[in-house]
Amino acid sequence: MSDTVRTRIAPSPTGDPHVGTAYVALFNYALAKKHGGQFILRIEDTDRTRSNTASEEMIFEALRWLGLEWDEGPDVGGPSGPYRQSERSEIYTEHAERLVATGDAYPCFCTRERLTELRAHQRENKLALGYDGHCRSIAPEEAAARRSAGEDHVIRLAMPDEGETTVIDLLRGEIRIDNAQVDDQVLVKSDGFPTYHLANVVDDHLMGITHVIRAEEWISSLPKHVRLYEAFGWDLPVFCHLPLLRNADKSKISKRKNPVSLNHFRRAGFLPEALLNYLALMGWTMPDEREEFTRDEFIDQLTLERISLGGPVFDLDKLTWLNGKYMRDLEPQEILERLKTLWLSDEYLLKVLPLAHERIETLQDFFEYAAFFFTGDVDYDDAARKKLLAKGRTGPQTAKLLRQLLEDFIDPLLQWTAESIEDALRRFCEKYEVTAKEIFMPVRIAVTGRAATPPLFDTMAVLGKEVCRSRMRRAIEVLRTIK
RNA sequence: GACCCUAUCGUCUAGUCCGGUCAGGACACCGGCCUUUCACGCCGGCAACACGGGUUCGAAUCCCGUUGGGGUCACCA
Repeated sequence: MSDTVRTRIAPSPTGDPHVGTAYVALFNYALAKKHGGQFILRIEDTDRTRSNTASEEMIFEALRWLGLEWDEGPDVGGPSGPYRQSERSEIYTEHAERLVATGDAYPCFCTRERLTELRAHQRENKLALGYDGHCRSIAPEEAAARRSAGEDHVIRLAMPDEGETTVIDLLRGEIRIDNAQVDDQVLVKSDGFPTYHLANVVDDHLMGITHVIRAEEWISSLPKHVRLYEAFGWDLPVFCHLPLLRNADKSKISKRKNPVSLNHFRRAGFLPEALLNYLALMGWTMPDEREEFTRDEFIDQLTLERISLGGPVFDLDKLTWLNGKYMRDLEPQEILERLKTLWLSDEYLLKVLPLAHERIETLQDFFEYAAFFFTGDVDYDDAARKKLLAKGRTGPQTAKLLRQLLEDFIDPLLQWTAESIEDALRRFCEKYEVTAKEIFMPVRIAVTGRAATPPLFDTMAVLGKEVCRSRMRRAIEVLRTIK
């Protein structure tokens, strides 16, 4: 096993499946395949308040849609399971206790209030932020006694406060960081669950991961991870930090500024093989600079060393162009098959049909009446623009309302049904003290482009979350320009 | 703010390790050709080595500094 390449993607199931997950997964997948090794899917659901199974399901589906099939994972099993961190609690507890026993970690009884005050004080006096090691000096016997008495506590990593840690990143080479500025990271939370740092290191080791390929945002916590490997006496894997995908303004890619949900790309009709190809182009090039290539060609040619480090801007235009090339290469029959999986399935048509049924007089009317169920973004003509405004409010004011509705009530929805949508809209009305009458028409126009539609919630349910969100974003942009 | 990462056309990038081509390709944009139209396709154009110092006959490439961009600084991952 030691000479087999084993890689993993370790997403956290806390929302819609992210394009960044697919990006990192692709490189992990390809490296494992290139060397005849294994690609593992591990679900990092140690944040009990945010993790949920609906998100986990979506990750499975999205990764499979892209063809990034895993060799071991929660749903397929494997020799190093379980692959869901919430099912591995005893393992983390046991490992954390090992560190406490050797003095590499210690119990900390500080309250959240104390930590908040500490942080405020540090901020005020422009000191370095971080835990001050308050509980580190508690004698082990005393700490043990307090723990068994049931006192609330966490387990912290005892980071050396002198010297420096040298870590090696495959792409960047040596990175040196003073230990003094590395915090005593919490390893086990007061609820008994591990934090990312502990769980990740323990699992990567136990699962025999040889190459840790993940996003650049993890570089700063590398010293903590290295310290953990050392404390456990384990060999280090190869670390390779991929550049972060960016918005057009170079900030870390985010859903405010870009479509980031893999569900969006699927619903918008991008071909998985084209998306994958495009993702491979982010920071990487074929030796011959060819831009169109298959997943297997990518696997064949991949060398991590060819990855460039400037954060690549995710460019929808170029993705769309590439997707077009793939489309043109498909036979009409194949296009038909793909259309059938999206808009021309009996399943989808039978959802749309009942909504149009009573409102049409000839069969042909269906296509006119239900057009917005099949198009991408919708246009807002002058009449629509007028009704896009909430009563008594300006364009920008309505835009702000819609944005709050979208970000605080629509985006977080895990269940997308007429009931859950209605509930979200009504909760929104209550919180912002707007009436249903005021806001429902703007929402209706936003998601359909029309004032006359089937019932709003049913319509939105059938359109799907991604289509609604994309059209609402568009409407918000339009509203900002209306006085 | 501290620390870390990073820097070639608007965007994705080749070239950088082993200094020496008009700094190459792609998207977007602009022109033209093809075509009943549009699209595709083809041809052409616009467009970059962040800045300042060195080293050198010669620097995108090596060294130093500056600046810009990004990330991290949670009992989230």
